[in-house]
Amino acid sequence: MSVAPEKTARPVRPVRVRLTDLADALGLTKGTVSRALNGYPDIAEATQLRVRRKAEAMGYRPLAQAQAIRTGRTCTLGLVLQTDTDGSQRPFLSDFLEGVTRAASAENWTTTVATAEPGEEMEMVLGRLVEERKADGFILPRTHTVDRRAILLRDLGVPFVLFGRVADAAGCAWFDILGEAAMRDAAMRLATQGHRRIGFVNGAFTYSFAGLRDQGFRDGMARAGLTLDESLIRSGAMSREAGAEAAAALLHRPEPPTAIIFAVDRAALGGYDAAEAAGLRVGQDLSIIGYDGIPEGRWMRPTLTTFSVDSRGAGARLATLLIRRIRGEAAETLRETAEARLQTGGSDGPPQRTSADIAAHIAAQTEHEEC
Amino acid sequence: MSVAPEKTARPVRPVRVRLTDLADALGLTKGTVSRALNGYPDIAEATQLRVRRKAEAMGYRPLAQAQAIRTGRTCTLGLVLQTDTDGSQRPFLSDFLEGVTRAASAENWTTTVATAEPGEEMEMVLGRLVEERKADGFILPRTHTVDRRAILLRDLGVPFVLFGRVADAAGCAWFDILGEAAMRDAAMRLATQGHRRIGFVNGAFTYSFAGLRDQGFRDGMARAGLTLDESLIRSGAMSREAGAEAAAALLHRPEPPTAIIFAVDRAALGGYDAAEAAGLRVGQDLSIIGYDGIPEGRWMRPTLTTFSVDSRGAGARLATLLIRRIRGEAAETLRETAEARLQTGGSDGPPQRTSADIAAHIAAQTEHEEC
DNA sequence: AGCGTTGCCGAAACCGGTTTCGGAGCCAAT
DNA sequence: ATTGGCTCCGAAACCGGTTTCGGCAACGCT
Repeated sequence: MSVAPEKTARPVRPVRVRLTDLADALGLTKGTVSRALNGYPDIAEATQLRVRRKAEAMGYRPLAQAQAIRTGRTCTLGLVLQTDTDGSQRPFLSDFLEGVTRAASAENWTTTVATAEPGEEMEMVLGRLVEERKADGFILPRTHTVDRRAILLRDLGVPFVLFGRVADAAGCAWFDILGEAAMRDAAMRLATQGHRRIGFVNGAFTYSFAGLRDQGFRDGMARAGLTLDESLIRSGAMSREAGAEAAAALLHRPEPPTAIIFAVDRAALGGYDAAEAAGLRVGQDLSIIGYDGIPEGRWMRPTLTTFSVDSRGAGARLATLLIRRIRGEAAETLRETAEARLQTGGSDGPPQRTSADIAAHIAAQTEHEEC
Repeated sequence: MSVAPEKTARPVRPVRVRLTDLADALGLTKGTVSRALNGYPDIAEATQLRVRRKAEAMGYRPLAQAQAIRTGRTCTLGLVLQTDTDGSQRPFLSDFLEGVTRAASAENWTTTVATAEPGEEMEMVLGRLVEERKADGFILPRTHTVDRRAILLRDLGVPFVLFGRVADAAGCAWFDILGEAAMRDAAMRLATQGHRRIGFVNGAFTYSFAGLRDQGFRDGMARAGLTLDESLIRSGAMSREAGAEAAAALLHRPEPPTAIIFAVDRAALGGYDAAEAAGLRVGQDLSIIGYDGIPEGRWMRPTLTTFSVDSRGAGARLATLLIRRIRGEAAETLRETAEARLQTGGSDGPPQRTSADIAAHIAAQTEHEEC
């Protein structure tokens, strides 16, 4: 009916519905409405319902910052990424972030990320974020054997969730993938294929997963009834180069392995390099099994047999656990694990050469190179 | 009824220095102190100095959320990642994020990230973040030729910065890498090496970079004095598989190229696959030049010649540009570009076979396969 | 001396919520 | 009829800042 062109003068930003607006529309005071929405017991059941319905209808969304100034809660998850020198988190980060942010926003929480190198700076950044109330709690990826972040936050009384388990478990909530189970299964799988000398290239023991995977490997060997040769175990390989080096070292032993398990896919890729350098065919002369499920594995020839972890799922679980932690649940009740999924490729199989064969081959090759 | 538990949780958090504390210590009112810190002209120079010094000494840090409720500014950058089906942003994300967050926190800003798939959901997420004032502005990675995010935010009057240029430039600030310059240089480089038939496998035209790189390639061909064969141009290759397919199509032409430029490294990796399938040696029979600088390129044999972009730097520039935009600078004055850096590998070089040679080789091979 | 400026700061309102306190109304028990 | 307890909600303080307004003193000017 109206010829109202003044609509054009409407401010660009749509008017937000404030608590007061809601209260006015309901004929209540904002205090009452606030308590109704937050489920205080001194508000009549019927009123609570009425308020909730109206809030929904009017599209009311509380301003987290405004709530925060009184409650101290921002509804924000903190995620401080480590600038990892070995780039080990690269391929997963995208999926992981998606898991975290999606789970967070499902609860109407947000995620703030920061970056710091492990050590001093990391603690500074965490401290700053806490002091300025930029995050209500933290997700700590890449758990260290002795994790200074966890200790710091625990002392500060700030909620956090580890991606990875830790020995000093008091006050720690976590989510983790059972890497030890994967290492165990890998050893047993190789044993079933007929391998008797199996090497193990672990990651760095500064990370908490290394100890677990070491145990898992030993467990698998024991279950398979194979004797463990300590000289076939290496650790500290977090990169392709390091993996290649470790694998080469194993292959040059007097009794080399016919198969090598890598605790980290990146290192497993190095295993291919070492095999190539030694003139061995991966999957035939040398079996390789990795862990992580990085995409590069599928592009290798033969494709890498590995245990893939669901990074997106992990991120999602961590986010929901952290939210529950912040809401007050005890850390001890917030511990979850999941299993990695075996993703078979062509990099493992029955040994086509014996250990002695390989040793002879490599000896011949080395001699040849020296000419 | 249980005893109120909140008293026990009390003492852990260290006491923050509030504005009032500062004011008390200075013998001023909090209003005055606030204005002093924010550089209002009605506060004496001397007083401002005194206040600033004291604030520093007492370690005062304003609570961003508290400021926000009055000013509407959270000092927060928004970054909504697209769940890209082609995984194209994967390898860069880590560096990119580091650049953004580091630059942001240098100004004492924080970064909140969210995830959404392009389209409807993306706009929902942006809208929600804006309405709930979770971010003061946005960094928009992966600019589309027609970018709905930019249009939405522009209409809403919300500051944003594009990673990539866009034709509909009004109100758009951006940072971009000059992909067209790289494509041009690639063409000229190959021409100098002696190539005369050069193929070009572009990315998807839904992204704004594709048009630019197309121009760059044509420009390079013209400058090199080579005639352009439209049949040697393909587009839409964002993945390794798609790159392989496009490259294979080019190689099966009557007069195949002796070199192919890829607008995207992932596609370039597919070029290796196509070459291998065709029995051609990369770098000798077929030259390949990529763009992006993904780490996998360095692991290919021969290593990929490509133009590497500094993702960390890009993130950092985008963050600072966005902050300036939020602070009021005009979008038109906030446009920056940088160049990609040529990273020579072994995948290009003087052609060791002519186009006719290759055609014959492939014909023979195809015939052979048909037997 | 009178008067208008100007510089500088205090007082208080304000932002959008949360939380404490107290009181009105109702009912049952004294 | 008074008292006491309960339920339910209004009023107002509060959180930690920002911003408006007004007033006091010192200054310059006629």
